[in-house]
Amino acid sequence: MEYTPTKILLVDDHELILTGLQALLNQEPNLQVVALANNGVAALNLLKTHAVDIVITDVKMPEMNGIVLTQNIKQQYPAIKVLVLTLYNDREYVTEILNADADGYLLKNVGQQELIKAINHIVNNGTYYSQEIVSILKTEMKEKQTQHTTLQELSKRELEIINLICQEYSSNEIAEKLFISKATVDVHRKNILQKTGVKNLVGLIRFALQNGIVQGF
Amino acid sequence: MEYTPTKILLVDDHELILTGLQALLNQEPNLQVVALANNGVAALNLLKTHAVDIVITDVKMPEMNGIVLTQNIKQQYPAIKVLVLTLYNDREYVTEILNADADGYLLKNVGQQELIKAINHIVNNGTYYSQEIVSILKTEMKEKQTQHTTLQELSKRELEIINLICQEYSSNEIAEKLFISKATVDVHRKNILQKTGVKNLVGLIRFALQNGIVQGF
DNA sequence: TGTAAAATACCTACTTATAGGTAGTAAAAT
DNA sequence: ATTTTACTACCTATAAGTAGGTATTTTACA
Repeated sequence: MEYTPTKILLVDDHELILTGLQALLNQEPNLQVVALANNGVAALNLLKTHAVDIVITDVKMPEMNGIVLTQNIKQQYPAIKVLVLTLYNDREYVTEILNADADGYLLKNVGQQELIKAINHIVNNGTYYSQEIVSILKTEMKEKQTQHTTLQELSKRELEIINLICQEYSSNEIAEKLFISKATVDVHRKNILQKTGVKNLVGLIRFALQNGIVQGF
Repeated sequence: MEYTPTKILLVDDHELILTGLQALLNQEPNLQVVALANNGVAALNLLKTHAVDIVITDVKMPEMNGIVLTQNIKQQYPAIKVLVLTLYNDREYVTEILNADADGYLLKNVGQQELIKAINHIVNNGTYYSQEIVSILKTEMKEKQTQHTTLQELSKRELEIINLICQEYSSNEIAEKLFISKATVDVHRKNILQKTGVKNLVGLIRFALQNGIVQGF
């Protein structure tokens, strides 16, 4: 049974991690890294010409991130397994990755043995989530039960306006930019403040930063 | 000359990166990874018993980070070279790492070849900084020249008020809290905006976060 | 001690934001 | 087919912030 090694596609935007993992995995006789990609787009292109059993991908990448990549793979190649492997135990991503139907989620601080174990488990139609992920999920659940007021209740337009607010646009400027009335912008702001339950502009910015609605501050 | 391979100590808190790099570097005949450490403390302990030529370390780690580790190594073992290898091209760290007298600074998105080149260069008493780092430094320089209007020009009271603003206090509340008139608070706000050259409240918060006047958002 | 910077305070005027209401339309969900 | 949700828009009113001015007191320091 070990004469057909598991064929792996590695996806990561860090060259060293890519080649490092390759060297690591190729030490295993039943594993074979058949291709490397620096981002999701490149990965999807490689899948057209390479038969692989499992894709191991990072989350944060240029062009197309690991979540979108996972969604695409699962749509186009349902048989191919996806293992997400990331440095960041970001809360925000965990649920998204689960929703994208990834078969596994590991943090890069796992050991070589656990990675191999996870790969083998997944190619045998299992799933594998590291302990940290599980505990993050538990915390998420608790928070959602207590807070209950989170981002999914904000509409697209509201998120858009929050972004503009955080980019130092005033209500008038937002109105101009979005070709809507200032009154409408005011309504949105009103609803945003009400939904998020914050006190004022400053509170809104804190909320936006804490919930990853805006970045780069 | 190639009969004495370069002895390497790898330091990273991510097990996979550690073993991945090890596998990668051991492919080179003139390089030899002699020890692995998960953090700075472990690394220093290993240096007591292992003769190494160069330490390759990450920055963000528990217990003791890469910057403090570099300082310690350079104090206790001036002959040992240090190459900092990080995923993050964080502005903040660049200058600190340079001040810690690291012999090189690479981002993990460099290729295998460049890493090996850097190692060889450094053990031959050279230094090696990746292109991104150099450009970050250039940007830093420019910013310092152009901005020039930074925190030292803000008075204690002004900094105090910025902090309160960022804690969602309104001018009226700040006035109450500091036992001064609202008019005075307004003057301070006015001066703060003028000194920092920002457009409005949101701009002020960005400024405060970027300059470390407030934390924890 | 004299001077400069910082902090205090008040004035006017204007702009922006918050908070309540009502209400029409289009799309999505039940 | 009806209800809900999102988006749109306007009205009123108050609160908060921005921007200019002047002026007194306190503090720091040369």
